[in-house]
Amino acid sequence: MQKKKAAPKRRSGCPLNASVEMLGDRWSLLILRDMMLRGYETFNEFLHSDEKIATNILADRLRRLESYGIISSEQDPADGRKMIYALTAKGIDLAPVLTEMALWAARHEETGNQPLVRQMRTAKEQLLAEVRQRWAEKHSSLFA
Amino acid sequence: MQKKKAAPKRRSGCPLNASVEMLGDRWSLLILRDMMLRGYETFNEFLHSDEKIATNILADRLRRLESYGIISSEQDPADGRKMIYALTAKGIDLAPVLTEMALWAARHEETGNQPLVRQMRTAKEQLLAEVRQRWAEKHSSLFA
DNA sequence: CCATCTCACTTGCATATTGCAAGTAAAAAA
DNA sequence: TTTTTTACTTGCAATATGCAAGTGAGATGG
Repeated sequence: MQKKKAAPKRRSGCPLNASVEMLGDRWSLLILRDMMLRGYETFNEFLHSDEKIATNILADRLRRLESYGIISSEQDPADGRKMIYALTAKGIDLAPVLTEMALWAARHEETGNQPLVRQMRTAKEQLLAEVRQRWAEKHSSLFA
Repeated sequence: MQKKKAAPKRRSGCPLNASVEMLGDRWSLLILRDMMLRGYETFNEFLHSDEKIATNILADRLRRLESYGIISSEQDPADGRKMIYALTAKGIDLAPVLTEMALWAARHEETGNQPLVRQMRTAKEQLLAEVRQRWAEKHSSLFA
């Protein structure tokens, strides 16, 4: 049985607080969205998302997410410059969180009415199953 | 038909981004947790939660959450000093988000193993129904 | 090879946000 | 009428964010 790497003390033992301490900032969940829904896996791909994250913040968030075990990173064997970032099992388990957050905003705010939102609304569980399936296939064929 | 009060431009049209811009910080979701699950409704109650929020941050977050229409505030008719904060319909709709976030952390981190987590795990939908029910009853009898 | 380009960052610096301690005004309680 | 409670505000130091400009290792083109 393996041990956690000495979590640097939380503000409380509440599980919601743990989530907030790991994900409660303006960028982390967007990076995870890009990985989960768009299949992004490199620094440059994240960098060119709509929200325009700065390079130093992106580097910091990738480091943090990896330190939490939410994503992993490895060098691209085909191109030594590239790092390939991927969701871990812990990361893919955030799919329901992202879905509920997106659905909430879509319901209460005027946001882009993407096909994805419609799919979330009408077939949430099926979408989640697909996301998990794609991940299980190691992002092989279904990402464009 | 009423109009939104001119949202000061988002970074993108993505609904997840909208959620992150409203809730992506280290305190907002904890305040909502206190309202939703613990029935807290005054400044002092939020102030004395486990995570120890500072007074200026709390005042700011309550203002922000109200500006987003997630909570409402009114003076206590029985005590003119007190403000009573309450979830709006938009706020109570965040229940699934909080639930999924708490469940995720409970699954992957060592957190307090509260009875609440067990209830979330075994009967998520039923718990959500209860939360909504309590809210519909305007926090009348079921909060201690 | 060798210059050029790409990629994943880092660095420096201005600005914004957070956190802490102390203070305040209005209302209630003693 | 004095004290206490409540919901804040203010001042300031520490931290985080955002922007622009590097940098160095590795790929690419000639």
